[in-house]
Amino acid sequence: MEQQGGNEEKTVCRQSSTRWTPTSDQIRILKDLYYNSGVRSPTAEQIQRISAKLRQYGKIEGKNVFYWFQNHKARERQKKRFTADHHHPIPIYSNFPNNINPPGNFASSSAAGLLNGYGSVAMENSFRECTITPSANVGGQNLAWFGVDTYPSPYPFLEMSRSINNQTLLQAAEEEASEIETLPLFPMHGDAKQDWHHRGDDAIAAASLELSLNPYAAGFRH
Amino acid sequence: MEQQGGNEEKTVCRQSSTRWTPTSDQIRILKDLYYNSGVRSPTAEQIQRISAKLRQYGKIEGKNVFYWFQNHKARERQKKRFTADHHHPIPIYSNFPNNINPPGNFASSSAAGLLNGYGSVAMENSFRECTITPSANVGGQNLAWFGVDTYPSPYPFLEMSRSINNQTLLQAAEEEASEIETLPLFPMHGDAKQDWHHRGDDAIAAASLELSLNPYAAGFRH
DNA sequence: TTAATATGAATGAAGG
DNA sequence: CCTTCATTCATATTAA
Repeated sequence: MEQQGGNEEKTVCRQSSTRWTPTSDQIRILKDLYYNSGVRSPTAEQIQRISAKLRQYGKIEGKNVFYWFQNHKARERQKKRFTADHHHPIPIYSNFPNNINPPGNFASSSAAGLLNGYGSVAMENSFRECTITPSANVGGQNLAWFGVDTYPSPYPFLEMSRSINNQTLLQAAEEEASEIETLPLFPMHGDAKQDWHHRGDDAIAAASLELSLNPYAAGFRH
Repeated sequence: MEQQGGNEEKTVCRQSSTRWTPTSDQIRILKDLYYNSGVRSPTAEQIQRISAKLRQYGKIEGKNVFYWFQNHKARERQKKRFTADHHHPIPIYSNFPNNINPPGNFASSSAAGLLNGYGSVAMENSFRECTITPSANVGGQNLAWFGVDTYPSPYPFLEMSRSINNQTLLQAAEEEASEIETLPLFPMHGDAKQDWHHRGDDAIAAASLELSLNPYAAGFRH
């Protein structure tokens, strides 16, 4: 909750020079991919292809594509979030499909108040207007693509290599294992105790150890 | 880099941002640990020490350190993932326990990288991470980890216990927990920003990736 | 020019 | 570890 006590100067080093300025053709294609092809969070491979393709229309890098989708998606969602719930008595904290309406909260429409500043319903600039119909992508991700050539895609370069990518990482479980039995994870403030995500405690011992950074530890641990 | 400087806390009661906002000193140290000391996935104790140390520069909790390393590492990899096309470097993955500093073995990193602000860095292995420790650093000497107390670590607070010469590692850990605040200082140098996009180098081999424009060729050209 | 707004970039937190 | 989400910062763009 509270934030820093006295130290400020956060300086984040955000970018400082020129930023990518998409050409209209690039925008057009990106939007088409987004709205017509349902691409939302392209995989690294797709990003590569997309950026390679868009490079015909101007300078562009993979990260630009990455951020574009990331931002576009987030902003669309954000907008929807602020407008959607006004229609129904649905309060902000409910996400149930559509029923139930928790006590008083509807009138929130005063919008302006909370919108950080943006949030205005300004709406998008040129395109957008919907026209889209994300067709097959309800899930949010563009499934349906691989393999089949059933229907022609306007963006063949996007076809995935059909490797659904078995991520199979079950091991993720221990995800970090940073835990040591006797050691209190972190010294949190007594009362606050916010327990940021407790990970399964057991394991533990497991690796425990080796505390690596110590020169000697390394040497003698065996 | 700097935002406006001295801002801190914005106007309007907007400070509710629960999220940690690292100070530039904290960032500097974290990067130094990452790039110069090879820390990638610090253990709980390390996290604790690091956060204790960084607390001198501003509010911070263990989880912040934890996430910082997670994110920094993940993004470094991701960037690469959609920047250059993935090739499977076959081999060799060595897996050290996943934690830093494999005893007497680092060197393998071979050159590697472009030093960005910090001198080492940028290396990064293909898979399995490894996080090897560059350690090399300016001096060019890779010191040995089992040496003796001769050379001073830039981050003594990371050293396992003050009693460097006894194992007591584990127990040290626990008792250490209660007294993290008194640690020796150490010299630091200026910061630098690492920017994964160095934009200027336009040139770009242009299109190195065209290869994939073919629908099916994409993934498996076999 | 200046004020607003749209959007690129970055990054803390989590989810899985 | 990889991916996604929410926010925030910075700047290009456009309206006033």
